[in-house]
Amino acid sequence: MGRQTGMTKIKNMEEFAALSGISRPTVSKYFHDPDSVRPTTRARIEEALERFDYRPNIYAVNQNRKLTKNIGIVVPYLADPFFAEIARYLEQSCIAAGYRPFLFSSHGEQKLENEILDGLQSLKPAGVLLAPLGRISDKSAIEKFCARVPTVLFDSNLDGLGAAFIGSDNFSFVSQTVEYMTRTGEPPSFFEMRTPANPNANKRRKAYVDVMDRLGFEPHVIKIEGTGWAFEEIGRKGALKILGERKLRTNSVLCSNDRLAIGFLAACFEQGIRVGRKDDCALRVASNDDHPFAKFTCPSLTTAAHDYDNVAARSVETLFELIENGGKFEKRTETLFPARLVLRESA
Amino acid sequence: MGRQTGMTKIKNMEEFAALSGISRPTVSKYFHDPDSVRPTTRARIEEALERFDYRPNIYAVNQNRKLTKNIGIVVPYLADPFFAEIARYLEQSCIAAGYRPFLFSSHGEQKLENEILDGLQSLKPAGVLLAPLGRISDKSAIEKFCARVPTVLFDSNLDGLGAAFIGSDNFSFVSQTVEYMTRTGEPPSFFEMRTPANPNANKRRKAYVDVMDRLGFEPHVIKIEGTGWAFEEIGRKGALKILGERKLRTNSVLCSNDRLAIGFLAACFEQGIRVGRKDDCALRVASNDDHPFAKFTCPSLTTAAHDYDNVAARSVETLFELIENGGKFEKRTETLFPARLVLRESA
DNA sequence: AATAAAAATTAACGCGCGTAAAGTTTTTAT
DNA sequence: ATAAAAACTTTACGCGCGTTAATTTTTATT
Repeated sequence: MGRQTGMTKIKNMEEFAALSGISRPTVSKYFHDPDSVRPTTRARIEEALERFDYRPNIYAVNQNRKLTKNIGIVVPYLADPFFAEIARYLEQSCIAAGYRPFLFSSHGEQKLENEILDGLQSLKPAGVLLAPLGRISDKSAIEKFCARVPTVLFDSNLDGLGAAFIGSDNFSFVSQTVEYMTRTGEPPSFFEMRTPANPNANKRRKAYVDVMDRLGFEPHVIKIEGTGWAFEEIGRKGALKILGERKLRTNSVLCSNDRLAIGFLAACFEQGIRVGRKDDCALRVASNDDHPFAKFTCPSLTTAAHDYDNVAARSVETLFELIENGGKFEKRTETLFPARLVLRESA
Repeated sequence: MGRQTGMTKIKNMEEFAALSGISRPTVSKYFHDPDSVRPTTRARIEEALERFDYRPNIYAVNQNRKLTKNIGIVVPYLADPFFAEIARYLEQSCIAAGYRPFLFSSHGEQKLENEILDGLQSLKPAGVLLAPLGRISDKSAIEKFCARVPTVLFDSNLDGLGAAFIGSDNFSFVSQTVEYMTRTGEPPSFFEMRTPANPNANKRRKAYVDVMDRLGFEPHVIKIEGTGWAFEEIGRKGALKILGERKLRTNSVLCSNDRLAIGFLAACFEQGIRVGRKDDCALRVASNDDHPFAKFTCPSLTTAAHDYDNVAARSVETLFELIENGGKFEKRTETLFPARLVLRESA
C-alpha cells in the first residue's frame, strides 16, 4: 500500500482540518499564506495534504475574499504565434507569482473583445493584462472596463487607457532596419496596409518617414489594400500587385511587420524574383517583429526583433505593482523597449 | 439622460429582485433559464436588467450548483496556429451553447499539462475538451482526471482514455498524398522525426508503409533526430543533413506534417534545390495537415488538409452529449474524419 | 363564475470558506 | 522562572445564491 492519496474523499476544510488535527481557521490561514503559520503546524498540514489530497473550493474562497487571485490575459489574435509566445511567458510569470491566469483571444473582432472584457468582470480578477485590438477597439468599452478592473495595456497603446502601457519602441525598430539597409545598399521603400489594424503600424510609418528625412532620402510609402488579420495573404496580394505594376523605385523594401513580409516573400518567389543580399538578387526585403517563423521564410527574413522577454516581464511586474498599490497609479506610465536587429538572408 | 446603466450599483440578487419587483427565487430561476418564468415576469426582469446592469456573482452561483457552466479546453501547443484555429472554433461553439470556455496550452510540457488538469479540477468544469501532448503525456494522470471530469479527447488519441475521441483519419491523409505523388511521379520517401511527440505521427508512418506495400513499392522512411516542439527547425536541420549526404532515393518526399515540411523547404531553398512539380525542379515535397502557413511557403505546400470544422464541431457536440448523459457513455467511441488533398506548387 | 392548474411569494436552510473576537496554549525573551 | 508575545482554538457570523416546502396569487378551463 503506497500513499493513500485519493482514497479518502474530503468534503470541506472543516473535515480536512479535523483529519490534520489543526483548527479550521488556522488551516484557512495556511492556504492564504503557508508562511503565516508556525513551521510545526505547517508541517502537520502539509503531511495531511499528502495523505488526503484536499484543495479548497475556489468558488467559496473567491466569494469571500475581497480580491481573487485571478489574472486575465487578453490578446488580439492568438493564431499569431507572436502573441502565443508572449502569452506563454505571461502565464508562467503569473503562476510563479501565485496567481491564476486566464487566457483569452479577441480573434480580431471588436465584438469578441468586448464580450471578453464583460465576462472578465464577473471573474473579479485582481488584474488584467490587455493587448487591445487597436484601431478597431471600442475605446469607451475599454475605458469603462479599466475603471473597474486594474489593467495594464501591452503591445498596442491606446491613448490614456489602462494604468500603464508596456510595449516596443517602434522608432527603434524602424531606424535600425532603415539605417542598416541604407548603409548596405539602397534606402528602402516602406510596405504597409492602407488601414492598419494596429497603432504600432502608424508609428512605424512615421518613424520611417522621419529617419529617411534625417538621412536625406525621399520616403516612399507603399500602401496596399486589405482588411482583417490575414496579413500574409494581404501582403502577398499587395506584393503581386506592385511587382506586376513595377511600382518599386528601389531594390529595397521594408515591410511594416513580418507577417506582411511572409506574404511579400511568397509573392516574390511566385514571380521568380530573387530576394537577398547577394549579388544575384534583385530585391532586398526586411521587416519588423521577428516572428517565430521569420527564420524559415525563403530566404530567411532580416528583421528587427521585439524584446519579448522584457516586454512580458515588465508587463507582469507592472501589473503586480498596480495590484499591490490598490489598483491605481498616480500617473500613467509608458515603457518602451528597443528592438534588436536580426540579420538573416533577405536583406 | 439616457439609460441609467451603472448609476445604481446593485450588491446582490436580493437587491436586484426588490428593484425589479420580483421575488429572489423567481429571479434565480430566470437566470438559470429565462424561459422557465412567465413571459410577463421575464419582461419585467429584463427591463430591470437594462436599467441596473446586474449580473449574478459566478462564484456564489457555482458554489451552489452541482454543475458549473465552465468548459475547459486544453491544447498541447498554442504557438502552433493549427491549435489556435481549432481553439477558436471550440470557444465559439461553447459560448453559443451557453457555456464559458477556459483555454489552456500545455506548451509542450508534461509538467504543465498535469498542472493544467490539476487546476482544472478545482474549476469543477461541466466538461473538458482535451488534446493531449501525446507520447509524453502522463497517462495515469490523465486517466485519473478523466475519472473525475467528463472529458472528450481530440486530435491525439490515447488508448482508452476519455469518454470519446474525435480526430482525423491518418490513413486517409497519407493514402491520398502517397497515391497522388505516385500517380504523378515517383513514389515518395517518408520524412519524420525519430521519436515523434504525437501518436498521429506513428499512424502516418504505418499508413505510408501500408500504402507503399499495396502499390508495390518499397517504403523508405527517413528518420531525423530532434526532440521538442520546434518542428520547423528540426525539419530544417534534418533536411540539411540528408540533402548533404544525398540519402534521398527518389525525387519525392512526403513529410509527416507541415511544420516539418516548412523546415524542409527552408533547407532546400538554402541549398539552392528547386522544389515543385515543374520540369526544372529537382524535388517534390508534400505533407499533411494544411497548416495556416502552408499557403505561404516557397513554393506553396501541397498537403492533405484536416477537416478542421468537422473535428471541432463533432468534438463539442460529443462533449455536450456527454454532459447531458451525466458524464458517462456506455462505451468509448472514436470518430475519424478523412483528409482533403490540397494541391499547391510543391508537389 | 367556479375550479383546477400553473406560477410566484415567503420563509428558511445550506454550501464552503473568510474573518473577527475571546480565550487558551505554546514559544520567545528577559 | 516569569512575563510578554505569538500562535492556536473555539465560537460565531456573514458572503451571495441554490433550493425546497408551504402558502398565496395568477392564469387557464369549463
